[in-house]
Amino acid sequence: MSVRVRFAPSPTGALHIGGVRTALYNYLFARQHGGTFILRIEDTDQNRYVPGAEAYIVEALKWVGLLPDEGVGFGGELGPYRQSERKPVYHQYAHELVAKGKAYFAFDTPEALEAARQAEENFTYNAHTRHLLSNSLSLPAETVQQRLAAGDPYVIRLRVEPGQDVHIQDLIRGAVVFQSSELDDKVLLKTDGMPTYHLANIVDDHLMGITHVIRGEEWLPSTAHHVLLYQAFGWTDTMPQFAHLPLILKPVGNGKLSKRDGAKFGIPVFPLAWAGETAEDSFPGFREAGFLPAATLNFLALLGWHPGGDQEIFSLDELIQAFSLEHISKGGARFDYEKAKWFNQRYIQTMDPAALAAAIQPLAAAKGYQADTAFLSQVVQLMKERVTVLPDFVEQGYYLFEAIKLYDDEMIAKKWSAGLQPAFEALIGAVENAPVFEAAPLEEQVKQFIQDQGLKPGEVLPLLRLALAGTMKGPAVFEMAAVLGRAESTRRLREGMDYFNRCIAANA
RNA sequence: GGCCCGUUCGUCUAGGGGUUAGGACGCAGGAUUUUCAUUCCUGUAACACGGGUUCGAUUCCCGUACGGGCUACCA
Repeated sequence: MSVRVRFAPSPTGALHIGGVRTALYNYLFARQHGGTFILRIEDTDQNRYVPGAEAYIVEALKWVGLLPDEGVGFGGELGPYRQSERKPVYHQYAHELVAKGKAYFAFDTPEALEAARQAEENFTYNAHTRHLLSNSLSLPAETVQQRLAAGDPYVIRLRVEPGQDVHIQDLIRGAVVFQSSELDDKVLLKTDGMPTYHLANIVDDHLMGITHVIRGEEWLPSTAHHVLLYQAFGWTDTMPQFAHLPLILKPVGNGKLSKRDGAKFGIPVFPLAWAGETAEDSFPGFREAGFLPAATLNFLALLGWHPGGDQEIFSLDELIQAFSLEHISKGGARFDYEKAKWFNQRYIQTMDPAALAAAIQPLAAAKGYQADTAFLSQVVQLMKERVTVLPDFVEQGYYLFEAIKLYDDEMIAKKWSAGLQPAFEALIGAVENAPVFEAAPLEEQVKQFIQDQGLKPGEVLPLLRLALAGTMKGPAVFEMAAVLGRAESTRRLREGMDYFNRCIAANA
């Protein structure tokens, strides 16, 4: 039987970066086995539904390149893949369970349940307490029929029989056992007719032929209920195998990574930026921070999984080849932004210049720079060894696009003196009239000039750099000059010298 | 509180009854580059604790501690 896995997010807001990792592992598993990767939208909570969240999820998956084979917006024969559109299905199956005696109607109001919890600290709706509450197991059959006929609101609860062991063989954690006496009678169908996660997930996984459920560790405790549900429906022979992933933890401190950590540590914890109703509900994303999709995926893949060996850089194809559930760590993985940046830096270094140029084109345009891809390609080759995220190109290397905004006065004071002026003027002339305005010949010519003048490279080259870029940080001087061009370089050298003199004068 | 899961350098991890416990990020130092960065080299640093089992445990078992998750008509 071919592998079918699903990524099943709930559209309650931006998709957490941990969700992207879950999607990635599902995707890798499916691809490796020649299986099918399905996107299912679990929008059964009408109260928490957030408009735009579903579109965000799809856009995020597209950005990292994890395209579903089936799902909302991706076709497939076993839809609809949006749970809110499957309401009648859940109604039917929930009532089937009641008919089989595996579930029951319950009329308890939220207030009544709240009162029960108040009365008893560890109140649980189960075999011990259900006879004290209002449901079809405690009430006379006629009363139940009357209330149902009268349209009284009701939920359907799973009837958990105590005294049995529920065994799970988790693909990551091994054998896990739960005592059914510890389990509560979970609500399956809510008053509004929508299913809870528990019902919807079992019904859909069954109907959609899911073979492996790869999800976050937070689902491990309720997996016992899920197994009971498969048993109740009589679907145990096709029950999927479970794999519960370790959580992603905060960069520092305790607990799992939350959306608030983004603001707290000044780092993105979402794939894409999210514009919420308020500033407090809006978050930056990896894409906007200047991360490459491939680097983001590589980083996430290794957060909780490693195939063994010393390899760190994996293409998506290599990840597909190397992936295995057995090599997923059991313990939670701390979110390490420094490592994420390192991956990005590596990917930028090895990326094709033309592709990189295309990637930074929008960033340049946003800054108002009129730069064609040929020029951007040159910029990229000068800067790619010294940036970590995409915006660094236009921020750190701004002087390649526009006039110098700030000079390193301290360095100027250290290097410039009025006595250098005649030589510098002659140098400007030599540069202006250079026979070939390309990095290598220019360098050769200038160094010869320096030698002829009886100067040392260390006396002149830093000044050249300062005049060209304003800062001591940056690419090779002559490569910069070549990219800037003859006219602009000469102009900067003249302006630079003027500035040097003013700078010295101001300090005197 | 109850139930469940986990614990190898600061971080991500490899490994596995007998190893100098390996790699990567970070950090520190050095080389190259008359800038910055890249690259290269070197260094730093770990098996949570206590009992077993065993000739021998970091590795297997049991406890403890610590961490995490769940405990809704949320997913």
